[in-house]
Amino acid sequence: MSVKQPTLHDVARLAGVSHQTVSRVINSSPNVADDTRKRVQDSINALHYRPNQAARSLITGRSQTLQVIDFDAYYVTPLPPIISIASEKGYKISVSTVKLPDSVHEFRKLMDDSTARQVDGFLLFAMDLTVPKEILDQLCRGAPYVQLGSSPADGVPAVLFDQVGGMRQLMNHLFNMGHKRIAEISGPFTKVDARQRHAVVQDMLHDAGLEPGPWVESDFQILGGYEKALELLSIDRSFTALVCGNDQAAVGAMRAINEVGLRVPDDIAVVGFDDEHFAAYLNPPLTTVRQDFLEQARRGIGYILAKLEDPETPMIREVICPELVVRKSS
Amino acid sequence: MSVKQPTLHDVARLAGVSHQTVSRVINSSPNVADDTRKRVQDSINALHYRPNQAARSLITGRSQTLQVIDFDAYYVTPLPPIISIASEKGYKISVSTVKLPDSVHEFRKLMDDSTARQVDGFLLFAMDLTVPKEILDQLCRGAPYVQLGSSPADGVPAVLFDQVGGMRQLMNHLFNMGHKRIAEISGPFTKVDARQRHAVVQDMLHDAGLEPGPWVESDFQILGGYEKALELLSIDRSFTALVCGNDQAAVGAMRAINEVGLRVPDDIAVVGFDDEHFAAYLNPPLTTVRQDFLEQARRGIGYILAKLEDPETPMIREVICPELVVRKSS
DNA sequence: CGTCGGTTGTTTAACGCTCACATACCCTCC
DNA sequence: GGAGGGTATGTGAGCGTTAAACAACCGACG
Repeated sequence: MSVKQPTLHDVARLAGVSHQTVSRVINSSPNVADDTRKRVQDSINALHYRPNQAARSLITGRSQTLQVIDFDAYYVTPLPPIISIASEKGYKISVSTVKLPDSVHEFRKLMDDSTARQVDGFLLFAMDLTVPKEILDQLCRGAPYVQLGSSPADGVPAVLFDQVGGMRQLMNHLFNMGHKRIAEISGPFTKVDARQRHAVVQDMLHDAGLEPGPWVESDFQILGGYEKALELLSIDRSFTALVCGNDQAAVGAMRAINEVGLRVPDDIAVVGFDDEHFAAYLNPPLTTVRQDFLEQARRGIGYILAKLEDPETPMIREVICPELVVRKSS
Repeated sequence: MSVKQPTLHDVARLAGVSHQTVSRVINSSPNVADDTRKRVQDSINALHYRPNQAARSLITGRSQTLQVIDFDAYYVTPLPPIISIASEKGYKISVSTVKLPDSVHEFRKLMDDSTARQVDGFLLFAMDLTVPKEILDQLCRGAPYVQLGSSPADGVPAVLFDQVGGMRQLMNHLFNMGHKRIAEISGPFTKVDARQRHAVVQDMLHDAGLEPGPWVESDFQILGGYEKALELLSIDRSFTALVCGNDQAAVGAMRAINEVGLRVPDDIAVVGFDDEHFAAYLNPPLTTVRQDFLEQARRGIGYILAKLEDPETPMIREVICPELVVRKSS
């Protein structure tokens, strides 16, 4: 701020009205005569005046900012829709990530910091810990919040993807293709998503009366998928399908399968989860499950804004059904 | 903010000191007696007091926030390093994207909005228009800014990747592999990066005395790469190497090549640009050029903070050399 | 013609903090 | 013992805005 910016008073002086009238104009209050409004508007334009948001926040307790807190620093795919929707509604997005060594402490610090900034609402993203409603209420200090895409504690507002439904579709697809021996590379059990998906795989194998194939826990990363797939293949090549915790792991696994001289899908069918951009263009294209992040952002932000408008808005707990995308890898 | 938060005065009263002393403590000013400091600190903890950032900003004109403005809504890869580095330095990151129909207008609006929020600095990202220094100075209203990864106007601080150097390495690699007939799928000419990369390809072919192979402009997307590759292949299959504007296009192109019954790299070598996560795990793994976003974030933010500390800090114009990563696709 | 409701505008007081300045105190040194 | 210098604390103003109370005007109506 090297140059001093014009203030409400400067505009008022130029327009020959009181500062309060100017305030009414910029807040589009009804009780201002048309020609006064115009005169004020002209002065605003002439001075290129912009209201000081800090002063505004100080008195209103609002900042027109939503805080995204991401527990998985490198998983930014859902961010663009969030930014876009928020911006449509006149809100800015501030993003912070919680680093792992001490998630809980980091998270608290971040929340303190954000409430100090008068943030209007929180989008909690990819949480790997299940925080009880009471704690979240306290941390958010009255600001509305919504948990996105990871399984929330009781009473916590959330917009989720139906992990179970998605994985069921995937498994049914494999059953329909006639696979009897199915292996799995799950995601890390620190993530709720990974645990849920894994549970479905094993339950459905059991319910179908099939003997579970070999499985191993990995880390949702390409490299991890690659290494774990090699490991599986070195132990037991009897399986005809491989379920991967996400698309990343699937990419690594497909490569491993190729390296040991087998072919996808002829020898082993591979399926992923997420439908990342590249999934359709892998060789072969990957069968996977698509999650609609735009819809998630829309509902999540919609809830926050509704709650802001009317604190009595009931909590939401919405579940978006992911969509099976069948491609050549299976 | 349903519950009223404690203020400086509440802390002061509890600790039995003046508000100013509390202010000194939270700003770690040196001239406070140890036992006073402790007493104040205890009161802060007892009340769980957190300074109101809006009030602070109002008077200091600072917000401890850096604004990222991204001109390519879906290119968020460089974001995590930025968030991480900023957070280390005690700054928050706010992200906005400029949508295309009317970039210039959108951009102005965004800048007005951000300066109104007392943002401390700007990271301008993937700009597809070359804005002159004077205009940027004016839009930033005195806040420091740095342009990241796209070619800036004269006098504009920037941290860039050496597009020319990177592409030269790629081309030399292809020459070394003995390729004489080289095709190209460039990025969209609306992006400076795409134009630069394209120019290098054509210049180097010319300098090497080679007749340029067929080339076509695409959009940096997987689908675009796929379609354009099919187009090239339908016209002229004489080329033995294909240079793609980025990794995304390369993914699509490789798929197209496979579909027409040719093989990578045996029939056609393919190279990309960016070294995205998946590049190493494609089939075959993609030869490409790696850009160090962490280093970019470090230098960019370092400059902003230095400038904030001392406005006399000279402008930076740094160029980071990308690194050729040779894999099986070439 | 006095009163009343509605509209338009002004005045004053916060909001919670930092900055500049004033004050009080203690130590040292000639 | 008084001048000078450092350290520790307190006081008061003001940052730019909104919210609430208040004044002024205008036409209408009994």
